[in-house]
Amino acid sequence: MTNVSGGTLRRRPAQRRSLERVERMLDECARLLDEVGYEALTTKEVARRAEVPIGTFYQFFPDKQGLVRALALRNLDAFLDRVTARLAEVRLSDWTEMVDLAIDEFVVMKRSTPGFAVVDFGEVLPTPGGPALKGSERMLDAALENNVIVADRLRAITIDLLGAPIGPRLDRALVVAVEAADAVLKLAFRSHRDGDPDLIEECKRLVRRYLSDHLPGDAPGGRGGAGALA
Amino acid sequence: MTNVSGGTLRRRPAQRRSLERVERMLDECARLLDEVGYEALTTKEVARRAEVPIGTFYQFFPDKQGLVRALALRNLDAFLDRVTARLAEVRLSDWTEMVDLAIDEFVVMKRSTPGFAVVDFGEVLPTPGGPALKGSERMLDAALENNVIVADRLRAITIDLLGAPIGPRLDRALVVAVEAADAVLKLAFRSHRDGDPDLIEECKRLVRRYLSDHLPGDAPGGRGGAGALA
DNA sequence: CATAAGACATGAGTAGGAGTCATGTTAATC
DNA sequence: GATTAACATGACTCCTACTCATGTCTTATG
Repeated sequence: MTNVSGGTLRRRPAQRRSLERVERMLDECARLLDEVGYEALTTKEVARRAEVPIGTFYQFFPDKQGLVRALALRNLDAFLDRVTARLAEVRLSDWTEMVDLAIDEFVVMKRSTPGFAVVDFGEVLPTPGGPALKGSERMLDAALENNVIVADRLRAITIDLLGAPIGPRLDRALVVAVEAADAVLKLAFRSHRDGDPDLIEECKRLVRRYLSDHLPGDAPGGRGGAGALA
Repeated sequence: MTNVSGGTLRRRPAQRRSLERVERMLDECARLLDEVGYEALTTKEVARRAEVPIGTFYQFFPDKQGLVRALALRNLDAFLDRVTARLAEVRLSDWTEMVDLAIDEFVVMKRSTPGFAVVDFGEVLPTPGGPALKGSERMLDAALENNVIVADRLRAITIDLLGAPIGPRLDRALVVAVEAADAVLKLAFRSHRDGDPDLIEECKRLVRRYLSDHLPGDAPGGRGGAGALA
């Protein structure tokens, strides 16, 4: 429920109707993305489907890219909510199970949430080591602020899971893992409608292997081990 | 020298002048990409800088995306050439050194070759397990043919290195590794002009760790081991 | 060499999308 | 009730991708 997507907006909707409209525009944007892709998506068509005049569209969104970025943030937010919720349900005996859970949840959202499979997750991820420099005019300040929020949530979830604070190395490793997993899963969905199961499995292996450098327990080799979480 | 970039062209240039012109358009495309990014790149400006009338541009390139894809293929081709050349120079005692070499070479090209850091490598990579389905009109048949060539070269290099044929599992693992490495390196260059050294190191670790499942030798742990290549 | 076939050259022109803005309407605030 | 600010609207401008009709140069071939 944490609203994270405000930063890419030109004006934050305050009244009921405008709030609904912004939400509707994001919905239609997601569906259109699935249908025609980013390139062919037109702001006019998004506005038309959301039954909103084009002027209103630009009252809230700065441009086409801002619209998609706002959607990406909303998606990411929803994903983090779901992972948090699932983690509250299950008790994990091992951090590798958390990896599987997160990836499974990600796959589920790719399958079920419109637009989720299309938007570039990396565009919204926090950049470790200070704010990005970005050659040109992109990346609004407010968006950066949101990224910090997201980064904090990622960190918070992990700290909660480990029961201990994490250092800058693990912090960076998490970002790397997410970036890599995102890319591999995108590949998995490029060749296969519901995501190539083999590639999804490879994605889990990739992340588990990599994080075993940074997280306690489980000497890599396959057998379950001494590395309990709590 | 292997020309791989023809498939995205509308017409293959046969005469000297047109060949130079196509090459020049790709050069200017690369430089413009560095300056303004994909979104803001215009075909008219590319044509203007290459001193080519806009009509001629569209005589050879189908559209803006085709232009960039052709550049991506040329870049990829150049990269593979360099890696092949380097491998012929050095004698490796361990496959992990090949990973380092390839990633280092990739970083070098990102730093030195215009446009290399901007174009999406994943767009051009082969899709394992049959041709992509691609919801819409994208992905020309000829481009797919090129991808097969590229995939073959990747495979050939690895086979040459290992001195043995590789199975479908390792084949897929290679694609996964390249996809993941590309994503992480893109992240490295997003935060840091010449690529964050820490993230580059993490990228190597990621790939080494992952491939140690699939390649002989070197129990993961750090110490060099029994896994010689030749 | 002559001549036909096809590669190449050219830029004004067309279609359509991104984003604006002047003018109005509705809701909050005091 | 009046002032302020949020919201609404769609014709309009600017610009970009891409086309096409027409003409020129290369090359193959007898």
